[in-house]
Amino acid sequence: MADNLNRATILEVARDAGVSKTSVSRYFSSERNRLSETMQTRIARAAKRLNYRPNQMARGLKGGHSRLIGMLVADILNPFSVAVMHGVEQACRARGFSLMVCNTDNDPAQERDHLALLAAYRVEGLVINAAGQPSRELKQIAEQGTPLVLLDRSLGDFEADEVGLDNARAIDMALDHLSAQGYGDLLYLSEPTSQASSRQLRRERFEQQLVVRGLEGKAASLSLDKDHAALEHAIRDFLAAPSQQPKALLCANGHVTLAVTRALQAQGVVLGETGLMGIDELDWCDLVTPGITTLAQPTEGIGRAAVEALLQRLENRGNAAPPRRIQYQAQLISRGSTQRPAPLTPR
Amino acid sequence: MADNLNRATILEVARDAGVSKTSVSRYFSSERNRLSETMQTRIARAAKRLNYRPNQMARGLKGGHSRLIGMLVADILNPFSVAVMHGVEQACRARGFSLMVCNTDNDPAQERDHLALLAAYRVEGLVINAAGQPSRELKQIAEQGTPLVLLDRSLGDFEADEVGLDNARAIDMALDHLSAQGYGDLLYLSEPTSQASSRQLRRERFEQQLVVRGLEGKAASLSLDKDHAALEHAIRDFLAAPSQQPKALLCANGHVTLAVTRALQAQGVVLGETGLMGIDELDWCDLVTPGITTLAQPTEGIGRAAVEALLQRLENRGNAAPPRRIQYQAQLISRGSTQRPAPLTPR
DNA sequence: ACCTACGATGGTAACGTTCCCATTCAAGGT
DNA sequence: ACCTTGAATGGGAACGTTACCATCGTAGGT
Repeated sequence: MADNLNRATILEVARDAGVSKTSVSRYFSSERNRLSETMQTRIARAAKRLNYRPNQMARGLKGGHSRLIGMLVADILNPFSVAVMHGVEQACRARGFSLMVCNTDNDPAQERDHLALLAAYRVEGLVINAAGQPSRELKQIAEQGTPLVLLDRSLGDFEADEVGLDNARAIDMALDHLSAQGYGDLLYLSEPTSQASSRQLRRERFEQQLVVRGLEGKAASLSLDKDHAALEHAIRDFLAAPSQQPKALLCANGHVTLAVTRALQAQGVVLGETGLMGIDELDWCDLVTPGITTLAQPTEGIGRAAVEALLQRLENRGNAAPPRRIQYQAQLISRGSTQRPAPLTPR
Repeated sequence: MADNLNRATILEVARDAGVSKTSVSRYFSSERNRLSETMQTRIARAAKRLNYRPNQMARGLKGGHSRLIGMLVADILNPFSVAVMHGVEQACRARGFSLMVCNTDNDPAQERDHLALLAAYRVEGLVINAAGQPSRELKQIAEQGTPLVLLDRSLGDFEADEVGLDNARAIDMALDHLSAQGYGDLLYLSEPTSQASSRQLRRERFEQQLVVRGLEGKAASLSLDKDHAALEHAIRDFLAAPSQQPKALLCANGHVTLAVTRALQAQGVVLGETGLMGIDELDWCDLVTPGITTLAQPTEGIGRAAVEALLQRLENRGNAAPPRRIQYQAQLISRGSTQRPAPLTPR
């Protein structure tokens, strides 16, 4: 009475249909065409009658094909990650794979645990968006031959395909836009760069281009979670410093944009007069008057590309091709926050 | 050269350690204490040397325990769903289960596919947030004895544990608040109610309470994706209609709140003067001047509760307890959008 | 001294598949 | 008429693990 998990097995279906289990197996793999019409209908009927579902566990065990892709996400509460994940999932499904997502909450310990887990389920490939340092676990998985793709991160000397934004180009676009709009004194705000390579890249490019273009400005990295005051302070200092150039803030990602917008609002800053621009498009960017200018990432595309790269490796096992690096371009969405008001004395 | 997936098996570890595979198996299950000290260290060393990881597929096959929980999400791009999912994942992990999430994009076909998939992986329990109609697949899964929990939905005569918001109470809270703030003419806006029971519940309660409390107002359901104009039109009509009562809009969920806020902004409506309130707290609700009043759902708690309910069923197999219904209370976050401006003629 | 009991270990048969290798039969080429 | 071929099917051995049932000491009770 307790365990009435009446899952039918392939053998029961075979018996019911009066055929061999091999034939039933063929019917449910991609060898259906090798079976005669009559056989197909008989099996179909029996399977339906018994409500049979192939056991993926057994399949995975026998053939070594789990048909599972694993994904490691640093922060599932970040809309960017979710959007990418959406793309990843769709692509997986389209190619007959299932996705197992693990969220690490930016915690290296959780990352290790989850990697062990995904390894235990024998995922055939791994999409990774986490940690600055490649953990020992990750290296082992790579050594064992599981192909993996790094999302929006690169991991030092660790060799793997990478998919993400063309960060340098994105920063350039931002600077182009801000300059064109007349802002000449810039503050770049980022979360700590040590954890994520893309954060580092963006910041470095910003600082380098500041010099190249002869602009005023500086960059700051600070943790948003703990020290809410640090951010407000950094902004206040920047805005208070004397300068004959209009000032603008550039936010390194969506999290920063949110925090900065809050801080600016708290300080009564008028957007546009002080410029504001962020990397990552968010739902609400057009709602905060006068609208926040952003660089949108093609999130779904990035997700899909990651899966494509993965499956390509999977198909070309052995041909150890050099790591690929796929870079997507950001798209500028211009809004009021980078529109300077008309000068007070017209004519 | 091609396939260097050198996953060690339990047998190799046993050989390397000079013990039987049974002992190795014991070491990696929860029977480690049955082994002598020496044996434990020998196995540990061998396992580490060979970089052994137990094969979860084989485990699942043998014991029938996949240690997998499946989750079906109607719309992964909805922050509410993500937050709940976060809670579900944490709870699973805490109890030694892994989570397999499938997103249906509100598409019944995808829902069916994904259910079949989850069944194929022999998930031990299912957390479901989807579809108005219980699909045939879902019924079969339930009949086979897989316990399942409905999230923020109930499915007609379909019996299962349910976890979600106390919708009636939430609507009452909203009405209490709006009345107290002096709004007497209300428009309730929702996505189509046919797909989701909670949408239906909320709307019905609203309409019922309107009568009970003797308030003016009405409710409307419309699809946000297709007919952007319909929403604007509904709002315009409502605001244009003559009434001696201050007007307010109540949004059935986060999606609606976003769309409505856009529409109001497009129409140049001043928030507060016209009231606005939404169910679901969102990142940006305090950013849109003068802040949008919301009813926050305890999302993570809901997720965790769902898993708890599931695991309880799993443990008490056979004792067919009646379906439980766990309801959480919303939390009012009052902001400027329900603050009427002081009358123009003071004194 | 002997039997009991328990603690520590090992061997073997499943679990539900797929894959490889038969086997059968009919059609086509010589 | 015979051999070859291939298409349609079936039988059995694996895949890596755990559960069950042995087996062996050795300590404790009589």
